[in-house]
Amino acid sequence: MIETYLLRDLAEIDRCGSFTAAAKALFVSQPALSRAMQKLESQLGVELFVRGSARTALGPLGRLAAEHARVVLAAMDGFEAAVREADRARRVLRYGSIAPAPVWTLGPVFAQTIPGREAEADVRETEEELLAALGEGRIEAAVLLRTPPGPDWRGRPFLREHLCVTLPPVHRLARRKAVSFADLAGETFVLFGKVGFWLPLCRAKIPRATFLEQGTLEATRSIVANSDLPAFFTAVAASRVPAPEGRVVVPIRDREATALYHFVVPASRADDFEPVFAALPGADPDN
Amino acid sequence: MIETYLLRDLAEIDRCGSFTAAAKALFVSQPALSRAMQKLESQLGVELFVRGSARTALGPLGRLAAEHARVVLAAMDGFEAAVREADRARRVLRYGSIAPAPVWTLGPVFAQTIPGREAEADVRETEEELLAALGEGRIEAAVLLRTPPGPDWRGRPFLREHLCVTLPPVHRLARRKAVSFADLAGETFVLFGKVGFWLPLCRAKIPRATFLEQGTLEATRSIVANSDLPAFFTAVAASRVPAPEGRVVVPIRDREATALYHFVVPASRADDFEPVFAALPGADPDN
DNA sequence: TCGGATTACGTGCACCGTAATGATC
DNA sequence: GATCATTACGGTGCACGTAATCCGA
Repeated sequence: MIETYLLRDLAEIDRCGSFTAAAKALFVSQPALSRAMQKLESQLGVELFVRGSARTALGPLGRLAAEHARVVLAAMDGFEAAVREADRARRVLRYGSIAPAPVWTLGPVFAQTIPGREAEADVRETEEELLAALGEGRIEAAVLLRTPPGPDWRGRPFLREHLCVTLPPVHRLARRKAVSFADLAGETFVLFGKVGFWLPLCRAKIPRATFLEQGTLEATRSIVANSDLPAFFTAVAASRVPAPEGRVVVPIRDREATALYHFVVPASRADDFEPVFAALPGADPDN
Repeated sequence: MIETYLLRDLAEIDRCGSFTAAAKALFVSQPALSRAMQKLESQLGVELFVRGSARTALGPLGRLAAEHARVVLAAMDGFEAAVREADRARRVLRYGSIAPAPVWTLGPVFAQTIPGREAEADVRETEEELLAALGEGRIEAAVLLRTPPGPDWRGRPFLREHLCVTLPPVHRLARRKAVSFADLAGETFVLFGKVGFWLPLCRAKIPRATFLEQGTLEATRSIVANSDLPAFFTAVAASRVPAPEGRVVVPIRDREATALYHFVVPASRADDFEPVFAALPGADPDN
């Protein structure tokens, strides 16, 4: 049986071009490598190196062996990754969401219905991404804007969210009861970057707008508090985020500004998620 | 980096179902396995076994890991096999032949034209097998009954062989100048088993015949010398096998009893075999 | 003379086996 | 008490590093 370190050494010598260079890269002494390769050759019963001439180098057989060694080492890495990932999947429930707000609702629901498993959400911008991830098992559930038709999916709506803009009182639109996306044309908005589908939606709906995406919620809040730039705010049942002070909140009247979130799982796993479905709030019919 | 023996131990424990059984199978002590698995778990940072209850057994994660470990071990075996095979291919020229006789001719030719590389032949019964082996690189050249048409192949005829039967003088056909396959119907023949295409040919052409296949040429010769059973003999240019004593050799007159052997290589390797083609004898136009 | 591989030699770690202990039926 | 895994302990092989040697440029 060939030990791993022999293959690692061989691959490194091939990559570096000499024993000396590989020894440095591997943090071992040159003699150690020399002996290791002698051992490998003796175990294989084969000459991998051309010796005796100027400097020992890999022969054609050695290069082929190094090539193949990399395959084995990759399989080795795959083993580690697969085991670690499986362990992780056992401990945390990974799901995706088309927007951040549903995650706030689902957090307590998961904590209550699936005790002992931490839930972890990825927010993505498109439903296609999420369905692909579900299909490949990278996530176990998803929050979408609809329940995909067909027998492969099980889902139901559980939360409604409505998009508004927050404006300084001096803004030209601050007196309005409601605005449309078209009214916001040309404005520059400050917003959190990871808002899922909202960002591509706004990009598509608001002509000539500029979006200053922030990496964190804190940065967004801070800039909003210290500038006159318009920003977004959403009305959600049991919202945890207070409306920013000193700002006027104006709802957007377009139909697309209202999102109805569905919790969706593959039909094959519907039974596992029955408690979650039972604990989900009903979608607020108002708003 | 995970050492090979840890994966081997894990796979064996999964296969055997317990540490004790695996320890016996691996010729190590039980504590050694126990420690090895503890080490593996600590390196992976994962619990592979369910401990504390009755008897330690693989958990779901452990089974998955064992599964994957087998993949890695197979890759490891593949590495060894590939390197050894590549080394072998460097030292010996492997080719296939549709019959044994051409091998006797080619032996000296290879020895002369490709010094330092030993030639080794496999005798097969069908051209399909040989062409497949050529295509997959399992052999570098082949002796066929024709040169396959098209630009992919390069070949030329170099030897003619003619099939005869050897009969005891008392045999009903011993006086004939020649016989046909049909004349031999119902006979029982002694013959060497590995004669390539000749065996299926005779099976197809001689009705109701029985063939007593022998594993070695010596066994065949010995039985022929001590029995009245008909046998085969071939007339080949520079034949090295003398006709058996006390027997009558009668040629078979059917067209199929004459074979014209072609030496064939993939066109891509024609240049490498140029010296071989040059040294091959011309096919005997007589006979 | 120098850069780089191999050989020589002593050391320490890590794996091993035996023996004792623990745990569960 | 029997079976099986784990812990304890002493031994040893093996891979390591340092140092010396060898060999071409």
